[in-house]
Amino acid sequence: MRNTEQKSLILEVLQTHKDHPTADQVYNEVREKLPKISLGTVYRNLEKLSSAGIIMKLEIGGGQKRFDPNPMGHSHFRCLSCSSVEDLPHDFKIDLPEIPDGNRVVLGTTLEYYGYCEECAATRQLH
Amino acid sequence: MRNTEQKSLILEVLQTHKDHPTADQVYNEVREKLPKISLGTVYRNLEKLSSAGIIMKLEIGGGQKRFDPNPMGHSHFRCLSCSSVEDLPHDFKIDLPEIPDGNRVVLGTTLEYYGYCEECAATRQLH
DNA sequence: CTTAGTATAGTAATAGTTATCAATAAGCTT
DNA sequence: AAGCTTATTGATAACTATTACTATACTAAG
Repeated sequence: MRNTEQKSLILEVLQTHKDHPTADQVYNEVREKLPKISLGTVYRNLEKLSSAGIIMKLEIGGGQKRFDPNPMGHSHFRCLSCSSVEDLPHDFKIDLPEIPDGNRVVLGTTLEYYGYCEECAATRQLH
Repeated sequence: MRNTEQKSLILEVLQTHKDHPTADQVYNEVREKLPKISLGTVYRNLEKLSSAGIIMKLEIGGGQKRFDPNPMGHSHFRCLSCSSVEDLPHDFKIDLPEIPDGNRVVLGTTLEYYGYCEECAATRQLH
């Protein structure tokens, strides 16, 4: 994997995020510094970075894929109203049960909470 | 919600499934009995049935949405190779931790296991 | 410097899903 | 059972997110 200005900037932009932007959000931010970059380049590099284990691709509910600067396993909260995705503090331990049937190969798990985020929950109260 | 031949057949087809077909799989099966049905009708009815809580829409990793005849909460196993999605037997209890921050409204959780299904795991052994 | 291999921008193509709309069918109400 | 109202349908267009293609530009090694 060759290092290019585009790739470094994409990674840098993603790593300033506490949340989990979509490819086009990253694209728009990167364009501020590199206006000629193409959306395809953003997709390609996000893909490469995630298959190299540097970032994490979230194939989570809702339309678009999202990208997480932190590749370590942790769970997410997805807002059904504004579609934002937040990390959940994972100081607590989850003991996931073993799957009974031993012939599958289990590589990992995804735990997702969904509902309304703090902001949207507050807005809904007003109605 | 008005009852139509199309809707009943879509539900019936889905309920004969142990797995979790995509909209176009349902479409193809329904077409055997109702050749003039349109794909839009299938999407529309799957959407209605799921927002009525009769079935469940799975917005799970991988390209397409899948539909589950069983709306009760249970977890899924997704095969990274053949993309199939199976129910996991849920006789075991999972105690999911409470989310610390009380200002979110948590409506539910999704727990997904991924890896290689029995069949694909066996094939991979051969290589 | 040449060359071979990558990466890029720009654009076209694809896949999955949703929206539009005139025609039809359901399900009251009498 | 006939008429009325409104939801639903099939057909198709539109849309969104993502991937593929292609000619050009860059990089590192010999």
